[in-house]
Amino acid sequence: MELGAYLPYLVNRVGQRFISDMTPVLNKVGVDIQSWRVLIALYQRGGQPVGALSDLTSINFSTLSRVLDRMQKRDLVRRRRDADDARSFTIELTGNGRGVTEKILPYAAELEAQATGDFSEAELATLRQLLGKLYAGLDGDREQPTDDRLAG
Amino acid sequence: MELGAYLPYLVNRVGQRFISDMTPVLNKVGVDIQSWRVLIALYQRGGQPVGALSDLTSINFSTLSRVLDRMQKRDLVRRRRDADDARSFTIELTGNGRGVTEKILPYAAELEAQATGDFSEAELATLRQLLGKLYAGLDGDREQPTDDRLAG
DNA sequence: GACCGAAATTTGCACTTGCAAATAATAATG
DNA sequence: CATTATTATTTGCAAGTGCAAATTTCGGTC
Repeated sequence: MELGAYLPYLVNRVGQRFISDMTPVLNKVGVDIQSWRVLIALYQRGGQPVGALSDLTSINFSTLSRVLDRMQKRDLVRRRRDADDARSFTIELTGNGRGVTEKILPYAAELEAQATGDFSEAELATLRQLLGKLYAGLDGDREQPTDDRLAG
Repeated sequence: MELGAYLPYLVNRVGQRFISDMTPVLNKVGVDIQSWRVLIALYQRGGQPVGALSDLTSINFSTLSRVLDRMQKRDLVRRRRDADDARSFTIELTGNGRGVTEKILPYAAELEAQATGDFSEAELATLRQLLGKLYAGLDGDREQPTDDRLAG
């Protein structure tokens, strides 16, 4: 196997670069990457319970709980008790959270546009489609390997 | 902008899934993901100075330094002083490190194969190519935006 | 309508992380 | 060849992270 053909390597590299390119922009408004992920998710999909938001953002459950603490302190989100199920909270953007999101969005779009400057529309669509398909292939609680070749 | 079309979102999601699918395998041999990244990089590319390894693995410089501490304690890598430049170390796999890598590799390959089970060879090649191109588009120390629209 | 297992979220804890400063060695300049 | 700038790597510190256990609430059952 060649490193440059190994998908986790190729994906991780791009992901890290997105982060480091985005960081200076986020720093200016005092938002970290995790919070940014939550912001876009809520902005695009509306209020969500923590569990759904965890799926949506790929942020670990308990980590997310604390990310939300930070965000609440900065008046970016609000926890609203679910009327039907008092175990659950609906996390929603505050007005300020929406404002901050709208401030950042054009830069995020610009970064994506820059990164894909050399892409045709067709390539872009293909990339998105294939990333979706890859995610689907990885999806969910697949059976773990049961053999013990690694145990020793 | 739709969340499901936003590349950083699509990429991050896949990356996180790769991690969580790989974690149980890595746990069995007592290796964390960062160490695994270092292992494959060294295995495929041979001994590297810390700086190059940081580029190769996308692991932050000082973080990597401590990842290497951990790995050294578990006898996975060795730091060898560079003969020509005593500021620099060459990081190389130990015999044990090579062995552990070879134990994990088949599982990593299997995971990738599983994830791409529905892909044609052409699609797979396209995905790799486009991820490479995307990385190139994000590449390096591009000029940061200089305007101050975000400052307030 | 008390009891028991399951679900949503938070917390304790030990470890990991990233930034900026420190260290150590080299290269360049006068 | 002393001095200063530069490069490679490590460390102090404050904060972020994930696992597993705890907390709170729900739904069903007797």
